[in-house]
Amino acid sequence: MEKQLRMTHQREVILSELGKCHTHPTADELYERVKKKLPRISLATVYRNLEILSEAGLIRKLEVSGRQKRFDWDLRQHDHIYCVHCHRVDNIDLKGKKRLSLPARESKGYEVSGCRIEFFGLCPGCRKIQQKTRKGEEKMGCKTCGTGLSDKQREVLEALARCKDACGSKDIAAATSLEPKQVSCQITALKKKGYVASPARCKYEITSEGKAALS
Amino acid sequence: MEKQLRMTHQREVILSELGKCHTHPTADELYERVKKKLPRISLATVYRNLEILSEAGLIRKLEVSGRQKRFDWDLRQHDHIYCVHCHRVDNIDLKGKKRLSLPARESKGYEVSGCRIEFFGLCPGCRKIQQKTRKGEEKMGCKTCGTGLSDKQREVLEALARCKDACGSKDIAAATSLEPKQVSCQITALKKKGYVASPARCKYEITSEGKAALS
DNA sequence: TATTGACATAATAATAGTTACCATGTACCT
DNA sequence: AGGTACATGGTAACTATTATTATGTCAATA
Repeated sequence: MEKQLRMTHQREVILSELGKCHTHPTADELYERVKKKLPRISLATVYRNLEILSEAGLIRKLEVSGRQKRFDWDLRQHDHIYCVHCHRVDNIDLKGKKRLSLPARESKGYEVSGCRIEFFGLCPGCRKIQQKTRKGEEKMGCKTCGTGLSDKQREVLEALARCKDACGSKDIAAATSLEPKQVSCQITALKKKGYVASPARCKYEITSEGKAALS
Repeated sequence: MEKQLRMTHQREVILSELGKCHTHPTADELYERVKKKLPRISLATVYRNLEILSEAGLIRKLEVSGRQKRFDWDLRQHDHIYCVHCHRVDNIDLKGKKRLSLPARESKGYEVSGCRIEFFGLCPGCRKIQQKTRKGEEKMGCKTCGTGLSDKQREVLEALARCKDACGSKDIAAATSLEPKQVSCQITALKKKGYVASPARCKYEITSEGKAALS
């Protein structure tokens, strides 16, 4: 039942690049690095081999926060610290200080095979950024709150840009091909993105961010 | 800057169903439960409200192993234990025994905001299953190794089912519309799924699991 | 009180990350 | 040397989640 593992060139490069990284890379980070050595390699090959190599015990697949899988070249027992902002993962060493174990009576009938300890917070880089941009922190780097514009959003925003003063949604509807209901729906989305402000009830105007987004 | 949160019927039901679960459900598990009360609810509504309710502090979004997000109705500090097989998550109580903290000098420059402790292993249910089926453990419940058949796989498997004895890939190629190369490719996939066995080198036969998969 | 806009929802499209499929290529065994 | 087992690259398909948008509901205000 021996695992027969062929050490192909691709696998060698994947292993050696992972060894050079001290950052617990994700599959696609590693793919970008490996591609410099092997330009024709496929992303699927990287995924497949990371899986195979970790099953063979040559590398370790990490269970850490964040939505992407991460891999570690260092097989020794150690714990991690995770940046909630940029999702970077670093090693930490608890110096064997506290190896937790769970008394059987408290294990809820589980067959416990290990324990994982993960600290989380802001990494040095993100601390700096956060200090500078106290307000706009949500806006940058965050995948979920995109800064792009849909067609309708752009149409409404362009109409607002043409207005000198703040105006109501009916004025905008008249200036576009859209109906008032549609306009108010788009305005809601635009306000959430910070491209539209409401100086008075039922009055809207474009923000400087909105103007920037149009260009 | 008060959060104004409308307590709609949908939100009430989501909250109360989450409260009844002692299992840290995923969004779609909860969706299935809520659908019994509100058949017309949308999965997106469940996702959106779990997010909103956790931001408002009424529930807690968990950071645990596994690829799906999980939510917890219990706001008190506690830790979790995770089944590596069925991905179930249970509570454990370390009795305040060890609240870990990280000395600043070892925090790698991070601004630490917390620590997560997670035990993992096999839950009681999966321990039983594992004892019964020592061999075929990979086969069940595992999302990645699917049990479905592609068109070509089915064609090869049906040809094998018609053979009385074990036969080689050329025989199969003759009995199907496929070429020998294609056949061997499909046989590889079928062996991985446990539907084909190789009693001797270059000889293949269908397994009982394979027959079951055809029906 | 009629209107207006804030907030919600349902349905569905879009996205990110990962895995499956399969034709083709390469290495290993007898 | 022939043939199988294993590997790869390209791409389609999949899973989990989030965005978009037409429509619905409700509270506040003119």
